[in-house]
Amino acid sequence: MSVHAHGSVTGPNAGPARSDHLLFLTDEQLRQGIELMFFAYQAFTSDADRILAEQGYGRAHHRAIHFINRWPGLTVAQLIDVLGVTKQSLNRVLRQLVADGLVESRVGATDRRHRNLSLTERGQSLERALSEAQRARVRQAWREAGAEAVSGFRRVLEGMMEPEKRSRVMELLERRGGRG
Amino acid sequence: MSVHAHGSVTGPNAGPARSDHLLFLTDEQLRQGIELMFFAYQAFTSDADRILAEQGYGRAHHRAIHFINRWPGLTVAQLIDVLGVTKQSLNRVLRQLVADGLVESRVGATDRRHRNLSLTERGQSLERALSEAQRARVRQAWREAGAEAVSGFRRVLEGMMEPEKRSRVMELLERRGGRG
DNA sequence: CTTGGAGTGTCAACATGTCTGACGTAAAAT
DNA sequence: ATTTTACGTCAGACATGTTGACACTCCAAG
Repeated sequence: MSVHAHGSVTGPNAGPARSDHLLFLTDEQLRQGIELMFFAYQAFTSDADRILAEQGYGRAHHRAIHFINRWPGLTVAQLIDVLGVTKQSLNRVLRQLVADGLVESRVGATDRRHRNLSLTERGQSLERALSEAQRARVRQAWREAGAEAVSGFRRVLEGMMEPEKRSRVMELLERRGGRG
Repeated sequence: MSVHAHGSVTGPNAGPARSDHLLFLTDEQLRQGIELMFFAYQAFTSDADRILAEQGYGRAHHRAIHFINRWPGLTVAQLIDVLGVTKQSLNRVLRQLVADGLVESRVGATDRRHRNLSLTERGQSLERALSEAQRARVRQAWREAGAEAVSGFRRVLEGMMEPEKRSRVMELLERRGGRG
């Protein structure tokens, strides 16, 4: 079962990390890390969840709104890829958001099979409310922890992502800077 | 909307953190942190999700199994508190796990209204499989990031939790050390 | 031009997990 | 004896995920 039990902590070569020699990772420590992820994520989503519940929406709506805001004009297929859900699943959420006037879906200019998504004024307004709630929590946690801790937080979380997905998503989000 | 916009970064007293003066938190940085939480958590749960799907279970089962393993003998009410779900929700999950012979539910010795939960041999076996999958990912990310990063990761995530919930849960989980 | 495949989006049906509300039972606390 | 607590269960609703089936669009081959 625990084939990784010994690992290569004692091997100072092949340098995968900087302070590898300090890392004696017991299962107990790892389990605490796992629990930390659970509890932190629970708290992390709770702020937005309250706002969403008032509006009759759920987390799926939030995720769609978030990434449409981050990359205005992105297509349904791209959003599906980022979110990691099926098109059917996403479609129901989008249908609601479009019907409620929060999201605009325009037929693609060059390829008319595409739908380019963007937030309406009202959509942007809800996005700001949701985002500010989450940012407030992250901001507070970062301030308390300090800059070095934030850097570590980022490195660890990036290391947890699927590398393949990370590059795909990063490419997507950075392209946003050059206006979609 | 953004009442926290200015904050107290310029106030070096009342010391909430160590390197507060280095933290110029733009909304863009905070948004990236939010996305990082989303993508990391998505990857973090994916390993266990695959194993669970094979067995016909979901994340709800995993969470119950995890904490029953962490604190054998805990009661239903305690588990409800830790997980943050309703008894109806949890009950459906527990009913299945007990029926499938993964969890044992015993009437409390001192208070017979209580049900003390524990994993059977088979339950422990599944727990190890699930846990090892998640630990492998956390272990890899921690090794790559280094000890200092791990410390920062922990501080930030702890800071994100609701303080009230954190103390309640920590008390619960530490009591486990002295044998439940 | 027509045909057919690939890409994309939509609708329908179903499974899971969550919730609230209501009720019942047993046991502890008052 | 009465009230409160812990647990279980049924019913009904909603959010969100899945497959399957279908329609529209584009493009390329015939």
